[in-house]
Amino acid sequence: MRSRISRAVIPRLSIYYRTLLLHKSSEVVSSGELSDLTGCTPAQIRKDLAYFGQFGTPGRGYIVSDLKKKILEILGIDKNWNVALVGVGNLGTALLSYKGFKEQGFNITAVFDNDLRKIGKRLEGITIQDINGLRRTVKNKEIQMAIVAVPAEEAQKIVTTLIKAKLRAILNFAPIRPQVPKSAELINIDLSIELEKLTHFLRQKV
Amino acid sequence: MRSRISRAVIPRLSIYYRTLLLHKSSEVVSSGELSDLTGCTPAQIRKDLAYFGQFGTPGRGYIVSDLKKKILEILGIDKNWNVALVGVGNLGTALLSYKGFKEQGFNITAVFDNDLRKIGKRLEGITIQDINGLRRTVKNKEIQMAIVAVPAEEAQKIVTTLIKAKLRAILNFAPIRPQVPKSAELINIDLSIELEKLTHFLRQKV
DNA sequence: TAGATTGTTAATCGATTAACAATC
DNA sequence: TAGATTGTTAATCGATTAACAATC
Repeated sequence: MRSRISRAVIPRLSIYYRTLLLHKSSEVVSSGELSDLTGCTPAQIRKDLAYFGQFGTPGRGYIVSDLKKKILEILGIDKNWNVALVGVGNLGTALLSYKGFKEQGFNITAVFDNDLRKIGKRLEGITIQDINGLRRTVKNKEIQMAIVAVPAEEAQKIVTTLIKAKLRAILNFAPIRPQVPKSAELINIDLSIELEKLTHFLRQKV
Repeated sequence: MRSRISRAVIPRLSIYYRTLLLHKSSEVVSSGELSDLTGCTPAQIRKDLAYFGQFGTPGRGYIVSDLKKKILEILGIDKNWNVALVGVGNLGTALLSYKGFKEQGFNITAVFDNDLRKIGKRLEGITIQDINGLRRTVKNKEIQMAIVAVPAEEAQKIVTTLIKAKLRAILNFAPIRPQVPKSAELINIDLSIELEKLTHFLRQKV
């Protein structure tokens, strides 16, 4: 019986994966080498990987190509994903013009806003739609994820709408923590909180 | 002797603070009420606040105005902060045009890039400078924080430069984890990692 | 075989939750 | 006073680290 995977493991797999990209697929890499490159301890790396099976070789280490393939599958980044963006204010527009998503296999294929002056306009080659069209578009375009970049006041309502449209993976930039059912995964990126960690640090030092 | 403050406390203070903004300063609020509004447990809220002293009233709760003031001080957001932005590619430009920072008291007062075609141009009213001018500008403009939005390959070099210029608080968007001395605080916001948490979740469900 | 490194169990560490005496 | 809620200590939970037999 497989023990429950610690929440902290998945983000570390992302880190391991990027490090593996620096290696030739034919190479073998040990937990010690990965430790040097990632800053995680060798024990932690072995334990993290062991959650998903035994694919190292005692005395040698891990075959880079095997490990890459395995992590790719675990993370679900062996395919592209279609993403809906809700809210094209400052931050939303910014995220839409950010090319990093597409490079990583995340395609923003639909954009929504509730501002009548914006609806119908094109941005980065995509026509801004009314949120009412969400359900149909999600189905037609096979969208699986959503990025929320609306003001705090609207975020809960939008998230509820997304859930109703059967979206189960949401990246939220609004500075609140919307409620979602357990069947969905919501990740909050709150720039204010991050900045306030820094100001707290600076204040403390004085 | 004050016990060491758990790392997880500070971001929760940010959350409590925002909830307090919804209350009149003259009101009194209990850990139970804050719990309903934040999703944190009452015990956790009381424990978090108790790290910084006793400012609740048994049988009543916390006076909103006092608590606001106290958290404002702890977080260091009772003043404005000057911020340098390094890298005006896609994401950097996006962040520069994002108005949320200024609203929270974070003023981006200097912008740097290493692209000769960009240096000297103006963006959002700020002239893009060569990174060589960093040290002088940091001093002249009393900049205390930096946002890093350069490609992964350049991030470590830039962070080292920032540290040399006596900056001690850095928000990094490059998808690597640069090394910094213990005297500095570096926070990484890695959009790929966050997205991969979501794709892992979706993959797992199938 | 000798040396190296995995996979796993036990020990440690740190953070959260529960419980309750003290207090308004 | 009776009811409510804090501040704090002890118990629990979960994640990380250390240690080492098994294995190449």
